[in-house]
Order: sequence, then C-alpha cells, then structure tokens
Amino acid sequence: MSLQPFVAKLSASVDLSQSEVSALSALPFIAKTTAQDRNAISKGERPTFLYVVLEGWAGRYDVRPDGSRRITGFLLPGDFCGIHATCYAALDHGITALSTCTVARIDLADFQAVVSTSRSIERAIWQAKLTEEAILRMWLLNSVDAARTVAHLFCEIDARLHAGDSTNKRNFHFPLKQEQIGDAVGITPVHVNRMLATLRRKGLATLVKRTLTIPDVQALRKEASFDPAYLHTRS
Amino acid sequence: MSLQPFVAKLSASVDLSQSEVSALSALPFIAKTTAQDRNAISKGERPTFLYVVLEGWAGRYDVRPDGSRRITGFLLPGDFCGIHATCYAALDHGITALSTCTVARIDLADFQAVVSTSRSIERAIWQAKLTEEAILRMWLLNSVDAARTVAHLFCEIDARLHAGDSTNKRNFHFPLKQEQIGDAVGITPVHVNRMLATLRRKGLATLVKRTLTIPDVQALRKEASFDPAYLHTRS
DNA sequence: CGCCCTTTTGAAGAAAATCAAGGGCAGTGG
DNA sequence: CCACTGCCCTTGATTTTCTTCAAAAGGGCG
Repeated sequence: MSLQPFVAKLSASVDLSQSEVSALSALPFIAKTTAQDRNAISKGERPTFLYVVLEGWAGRYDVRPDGSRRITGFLLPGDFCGIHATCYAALDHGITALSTCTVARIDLADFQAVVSTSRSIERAIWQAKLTEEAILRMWLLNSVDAARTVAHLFCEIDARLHAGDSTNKRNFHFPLKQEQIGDAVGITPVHVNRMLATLRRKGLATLVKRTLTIPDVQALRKEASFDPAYLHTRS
Repeated sequence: MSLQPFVAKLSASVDLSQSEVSALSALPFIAKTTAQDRNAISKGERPTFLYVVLEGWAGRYDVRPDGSRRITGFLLPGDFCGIHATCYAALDHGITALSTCTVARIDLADFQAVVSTSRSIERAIWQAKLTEEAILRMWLLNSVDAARTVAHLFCEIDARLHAGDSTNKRNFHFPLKQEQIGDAVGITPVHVNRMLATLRRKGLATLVKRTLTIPDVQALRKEASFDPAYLHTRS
C-alpha cells in the first residue's frame, strides 16, 4: 500500500517536479482499513493527521436533528481531508466508509513540512479545496429534477474516477446502495429506485449489484447537462 | 470608506496583533460601487484582485443550462472572494450585487505580501474558506422543508451580520426580493411568498419592504433547528 | 393618472414522500 | 440440500409538497 493515489491526484492538477513527487511519496503514514458503513473519522474529532483515502470510497455525512442523514461529498481514492485541523477546533461532520475503505494517516506536521518547501504542492492543496467547493455548489445548482440529479452524480463520480479516460463506455464498481444514493441527492430510497428504473429504461445507465454500466457516457452527460469543467482536471 | 469590515471579520475568527491589524488596514485598494442586480464580478473573469465587500450584499450566482439561476452563497460586508486566482484559471460563477454594493479591489500581490508575514492572517483566510464550505454543506443538509429552509436562511444571515449581538429581537435591512430568496433556497418565488406568510402567521419573522423583523430570535432558531456553531464565530 | 415591478392569492397539475406489501438473493443453520 | 432469515430492491396506492398558470392588488415614480 502506497500514497500513489494521493500523489497522482495532486499531480493531476499541478505540475510536480521529480523531487516534489518523491518528497510526497516518502511521507510516513499508517494505513487503516475501515469496514463498510463504519465511521472512518468521527464528528467532533480534532485530528492531528491528514487523512488520505487509498482504496474504497468514503463520504462526508451530516446528520439532521431528526436523525435523517445527508451525504455532502464523496472521498474517492486520492482524496484527503483533515487540513481543517490547522485552524479549526473540530471536524463538524463525520466521515463514513461507504465501501471497505483504506485510509492513510499522515502526521500533519510532517505534511506541512513538505508543503512549506513547495509552492506547487501548496497550490495543489488549495485547488483540491476549491474543487470541493465547486462540487458543493454544483450539488446545489443541480437539485431540480431527481432523475437528472442521479445522472449527474453518476457523471461526477465517473469523471473523478476516470479523469483521463476518453472512451465512451464505462463499467465499474459502484458500492453505493440506493439508500446512500438517496442520502447524497436528497431524495428517498424509494424514489431513487424509480429514477434508476427511468435511467435504465432510457438506456443511459444500469446499476446492478454494485456495478454501474454506462453504455454511452456522452449521452448520459447530455441528459444530466454535465460539463466536467468545474472539476478542474487537466486532461 | 475603509477596509474596516474586512479587518473586523478576520479578527473575529483569529486573534490579531496591533501590527497585523494596521498592516491589513493599510492595504491600498480601490472602492467600486455596483448598482443592484448588476454583476460585481463576471463569470470567467480571472482577477488579479482580492475583492472585499465593504457595504451592501452580493451573491454568488450560478446559472443552469435552461437559464434559471441559483444563489449559492451570500457575500456580506467583510466577506471576500478572489483568492482562487492564485491557482485557478477563472472564476466559475458570477457575483451579483444584491443591493447597491461597494466592493474594494485589493491587488493580490499586495495582499499576499501581508499574508506571508503573518501565520494568524493566513489561518483567518483558511478559516473563512472553511466556513464558506460549512455553509454550503448546511444548505444541502437543510433543503428538506421549504418553510424551515427560509427560516434557516434568515437565521444564517442574522448570525453573520450580528455575530456579537446577544439580544433576542432583530429589525434590520434585508434587501432580497422574494424571487432572490427563492433563488437562494431553491424554490419558486410564489412558494417563497407562501412560506413567508406561514412564518408571519406563526409570529416568527416578518419581511416587509426590505426590512426583516424577528421578534424572538431563539424561537426562530428553534423552528429552523439553527445552531450557529457551524459558522465558527467566537462570541 | 397610468405604468411597471413586486407581492399576494387561487386553482390545477406534477413531482416526490409516505405507507405498504412482495420478491430476489445471499448467508446461516438444521 | 433445503428451509429460514435478513437485507435490499421493486412495485403499487395514496397523500403531501411544490410548481405552474393565471389574475388581481398594492406601491413607487414619471
């Protein structure tokens, strides 16, 4: 297990020199695996670590006063969280493993030592944070029609997982249950089911047994009005 | 016209020394006033400025493919935007003056020179950005019931404008039209009208002629399940 | 006074939630 | 090997929420 997904993500947004890449790759870390549906990081924790997802999916989970929940973002391999600790009291939401999930814990002091040596890395961190914000804004913008929102979510995840892939077909592991999709788009699981049926009927996307099949990426993107520009990945 | 609201906002989140305060206050800037409903900063602009709202309200406006719009955040006096320019190509959304609005333009190089002299200021900037993110997550979390969402918006704006105020009554200028409230909470203006009527009937809030009256802040907060903790203001 | 913009109110329709009941499938235990 | 059980997924019927369409009422300003 290595930090490779993390390094890859950062160099996808910024040009990194050989020495920057090796400094990042050499960061000491402890990998920890969390079982599906268990908390990877708890709300209120005040970590002195930078957490980096190495394998599997995690999600930011916010809880409503009535107990219902909402996913406000996905952490895919290479994504990180925890920098807030440099200025914040505590994490204001929990992070849950959406599939079996391996997370690296990097000591924040170590990490900042590396960051302080490189303007490029610092910029990559900022950019990651700004992209997160852009995704949140897109979730707000996009919450008009449930079928489209689900389609847009599929497009987002696909674009983030397969940034460089220019082919038009996809077939990949998608570990979310319908209930979790509902938590992410803000609709009930029953309604998710119907929207999935709609997408299936239209031949745009099929989700069976944790496997998502997109026969025509461009068609799905058109349906969802998805334009990957807001993710700011250089292709 | 001075940068006072900006300095006040930063020192509300972080302890600033006398010299840090004066360094910020001494930043050269050009104030520019934008009329209501006009763009303060256009989408796609690649500013070399930090923009700071001095007076009035501005809003981040995202536009959907069908032309309808959504406000994804408010910029109140003291709030800033434009740091994205340090690593991003271009602003991916527009900023509109929601009331007559005076914005200071500070040269980014000047600003960064000051930031680089002070860890505290750097932390304050990060914290502001993280709070923005927390607000976005709250908007997602909170979009269940229209009446509550409107109530929550009132609470958010009030908490941000009157951070230190511990009294329980409010009566302040609220320049948004019902249509803009709708753009912010994601419902039609017609429905905003009905939700306002509901809040009025319950005696929780009255919005007449751009003036918002909250007879009992605690009661409104309870109705909206509003807890200002996520805004991370030290009181 | 008349015009335009915003708010208000009504009625009908669409979208999604809720309530409720089956169905498939994997894992477990007899 | 088969029945049992639990977890999702699926489907139907009903109700609630919000949108859409439409029209009228108030208010500021030339």
